[in-house]
Amino acid sequence: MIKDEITKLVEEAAARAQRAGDLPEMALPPTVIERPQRPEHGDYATSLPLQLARAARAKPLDLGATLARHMPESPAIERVEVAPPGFVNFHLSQSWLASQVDVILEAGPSFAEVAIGGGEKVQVEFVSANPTGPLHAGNGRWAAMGSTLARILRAAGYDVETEYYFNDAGTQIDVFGRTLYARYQQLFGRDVPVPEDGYSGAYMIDLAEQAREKFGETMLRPEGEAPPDQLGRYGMEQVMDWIRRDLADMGVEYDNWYREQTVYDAGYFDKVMELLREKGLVTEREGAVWFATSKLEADKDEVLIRSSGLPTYLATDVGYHYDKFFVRGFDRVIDIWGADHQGHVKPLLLATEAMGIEEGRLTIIIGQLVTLRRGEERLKISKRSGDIITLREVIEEVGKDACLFFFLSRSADATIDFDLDLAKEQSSENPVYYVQYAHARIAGIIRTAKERLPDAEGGDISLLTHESELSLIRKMLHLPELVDVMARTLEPHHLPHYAQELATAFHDFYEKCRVVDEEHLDQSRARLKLVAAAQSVLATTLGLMGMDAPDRM
RNA sequence: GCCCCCGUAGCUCAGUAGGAUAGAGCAUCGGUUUCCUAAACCGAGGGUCGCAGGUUCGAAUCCUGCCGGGGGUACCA
Repeated sequence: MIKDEITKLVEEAAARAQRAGDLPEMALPPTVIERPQRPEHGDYATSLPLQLARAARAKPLDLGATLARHMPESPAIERVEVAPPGFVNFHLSQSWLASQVDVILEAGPSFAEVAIGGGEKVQVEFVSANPTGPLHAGNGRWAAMGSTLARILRAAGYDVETEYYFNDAGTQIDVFGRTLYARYQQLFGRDVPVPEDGYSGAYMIDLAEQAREKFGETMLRPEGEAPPDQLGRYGMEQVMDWIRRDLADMGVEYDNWYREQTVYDAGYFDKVMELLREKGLVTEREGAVWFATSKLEADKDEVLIRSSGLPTYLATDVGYHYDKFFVRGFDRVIDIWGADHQGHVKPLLLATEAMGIEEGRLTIIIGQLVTLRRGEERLKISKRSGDIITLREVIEEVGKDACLFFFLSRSADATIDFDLDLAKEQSSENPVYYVQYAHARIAGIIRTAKERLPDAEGGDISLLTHESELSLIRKMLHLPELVDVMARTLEPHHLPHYAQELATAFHDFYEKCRVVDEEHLDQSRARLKLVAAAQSVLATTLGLMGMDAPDRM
């Protein structure tokens, strides 16, 4: 990346200045290269002189001049300027910019790649909603974020596995089984109510009907007896299929589907209880088993095994993370959770640290929730209430690509306010089409060129000197930098914004620069290369978001 | 009460280890097509970055307090 090269230039300039005695011997702060907002400030800039001024007992502008004087030559840099109050600005050379078109074309999708991961094994776990009902609209946010983050990390050189954790054991599943059995019995005329804490959604009736088709009345037990396990398991398998299908329809693929039951079957649950006991972090009182987090950095203990004998969500989750780190050996694990699970973050982090996992190897991203509305009408999203908007409905209503784009475009820290009416109304004004249209337009240009231009190959990129051409190239060069930033900060929401900027740069070029022009064959060939490069970068960007890059619209 | 997140244009939101004159989309108003897709482009208006202090050469960004919204909160996940 050119940004890294400029960083080296600045560091070399500082070192040369010190050797020459123009800059005092002193520890230098890390060199920060930023992108100025205004074009006249160049393509890249550093405020190093401002930072050094005090310690060096010199004026920032003088320091800037010193750095500029010692700056090594680079074919990429046309000009180095010092600007008040103390910036050093770098202007890229036109010929170097043009040369990047060939670099991009040669690299193809790998143009977005940066080598910061070093092959580290990273797991990204996301969605992991209970298989007690269909995914709701809010779950789509984690699907979009998680799958995109995984692709970003792969592009950044990490060895990534994605995973969905099915809670197929525990209390919620028991409630699910009892609800389904109640609905099932109702189909046979029994007057039994849905459990008070049960799932009132209509999908439970659908499931009961499916079960009746499959099992007939063989799942009926004498009145008042407990529901048969087989019925509940059957219902849950159906729901898991729904979930897998909904995610697939959103273009979200997983490497692994993990079942909570594994934590017990493989003995991880017992293992972590033993580990925590050895550390003296397990106490018993009031008939329950506790994780003594108050001995660590928390103000209260957490229950691991309820007085009923059933383990809590936390306990199995600790066992699950034992598997992630000790059995499967991930270097890093990233979990994406909704803000409604925020209270679980601290206990789980404390538990993994107690097990000897170094700080920083487990990252839990808390994403703020999605609020749904139709115009002014606020919609409930809770699964219990039954009155949910499913992810499937949203995908069918606004389309998978718009869904991905919209869910991705907000920072995890911001709540998403999803107006279904607006999403539908705006379907033609939606930014997602704006971006995809840029890609389709390019495909159209290339089709036209094939029909009208003899021998469109071998363009001379040095002919690319128009301001709009150079702006487009500049914008393309952002992508690897952005992948670098997103992989470090785990913030994929920059991608949709970048996609829009890239599309804007292309549309602007399209208006100002005619590509297919029989009168100017050389220019046409050069611009065809540029356009092909833009198409490649657009497709790569869309691909990182899991979106399609259509050739026609 | 305590803990976490947010508060930036009429609306929805960006602002990438504190940097130069705070940005985008939508909405509003005005303009652009004998020409590769007008699902596009160009222009205009619109801001006390919730409020008040503090740190700094420099704060939307960091710290403290307050106000407002969302989430969590001691054997549900």
